[in-house]
Amino acid sequence: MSHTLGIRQAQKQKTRQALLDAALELLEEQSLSSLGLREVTRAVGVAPTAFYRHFRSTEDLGVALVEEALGSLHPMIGDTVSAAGDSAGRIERAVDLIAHHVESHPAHVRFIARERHGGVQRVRRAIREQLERFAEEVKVELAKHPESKGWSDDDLLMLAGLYVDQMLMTASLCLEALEASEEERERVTRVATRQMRLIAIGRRNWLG
Amino acid sequence: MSHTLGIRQAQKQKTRQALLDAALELLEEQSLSSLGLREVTRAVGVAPTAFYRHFRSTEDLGVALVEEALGSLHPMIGDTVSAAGDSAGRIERAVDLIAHHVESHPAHVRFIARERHGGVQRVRRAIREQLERFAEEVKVELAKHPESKGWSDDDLLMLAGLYVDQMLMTASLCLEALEASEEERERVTRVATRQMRLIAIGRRNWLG
DNA sequence: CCATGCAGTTAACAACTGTTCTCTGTAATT
DNA sequence: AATTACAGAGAACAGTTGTTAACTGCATGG
Repeated sequence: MSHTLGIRQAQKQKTRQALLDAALELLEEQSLSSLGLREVTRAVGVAPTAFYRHFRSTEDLGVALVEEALGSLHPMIGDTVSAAGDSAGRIERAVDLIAHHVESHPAHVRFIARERHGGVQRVRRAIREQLERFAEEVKVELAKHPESKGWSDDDLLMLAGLYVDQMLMTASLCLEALEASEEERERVTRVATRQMRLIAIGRRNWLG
Repeated sequence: MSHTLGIRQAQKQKTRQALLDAALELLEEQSLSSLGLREVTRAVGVAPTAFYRHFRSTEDLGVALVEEALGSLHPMIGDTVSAAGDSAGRIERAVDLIAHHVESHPAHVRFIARERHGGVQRVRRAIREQLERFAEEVKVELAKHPESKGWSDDDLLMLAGLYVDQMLMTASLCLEALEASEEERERVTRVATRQMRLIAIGRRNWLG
């Protein structure tokens, strides 16, 4: 299958990735709806018209960024849930996993948090669809736990959605606290930990 | 005190409000960081330079919009919490209150949800500060409930934050479902209701 | 080895942006 | 009644934007 991808298409994907990277960086201080095509090409060091060889518009660029950003988030969510069984230690580990992911992929987290409710409809929908798929996966993972005995499929999906939202919320708070003091960052993670613990307690006592 | 506000300043506040209203409407399909000053004045039917008589920049306009939008949200949150004691009926009432508020002030809800993580730092901070004040008020309200016996101040604030976030989350989901089918909207409110119920159960079993 | 395809360039366009300066009419003050 | 303050208009500015067209050079497939 993977025929070594001729030198031609390799270069194309290289500049395409450069455009994505530059856009992601520019989006740290603005939102997608104000991101200009020329702005991106200028940052890469390529002619404005070259943009069209890769994307029809910045909107399309945004949709592509959703794939990339949530692609990096995907394994994190899986790990988090399989780690977040119930006991105190597991939840702490899960929150640490989130905090660590924020440190290694801050731009991705920022992009998703920002554009989830952002001004570009197609991007909003792309994020929503991906998050729904995530919730579905989380549901499947949750179903394996012994605490899920007797739960309806609907309730499991409800809980999964709550977890996904809470993860993003926590990630966004960690992001804002990234450049704050050490104690502030620890305060954020401690609050997030207790919130997830409270949800876990609600889960344990849901039935009956 | 309230001396009937001369005809001069009355007109000024009138066009100021017109600018705010026009901006809020334009922001339904974009984010603040792409909102142009000329765009707003054009929508109002006033010269571009008139904008400077009221705001230094669109960023300032955004900060003013935070006051307005969260001003309308404020009583809603108070009602919701005092309604959301614990029992099933109360929670249903609270979610209905949120849904109703979204129907009557959709642009306000959209603005807050969008710019909370948006591309303009000052606006983000303004929203965060206001939401922290809300959480503080919710904490005070929660402390009055009998279920809060034995809770630490810190834990109450943690719970209050969880409630505030969940309210905004629910409001945003209601907003996206506003133009969807009747059954879709009911599905959203039913999921939100059960999520809040699960949190309430977690609250009841937090200690011990 | 030559012809084709195509990533990226250059130049130009009309439209738009934020900002400054100057001016006008009129409500408020004296 | 005369003067001042000031909300808004008008025109002009230098920059920027997205998009089109015609181009160049080079990797690729016959």
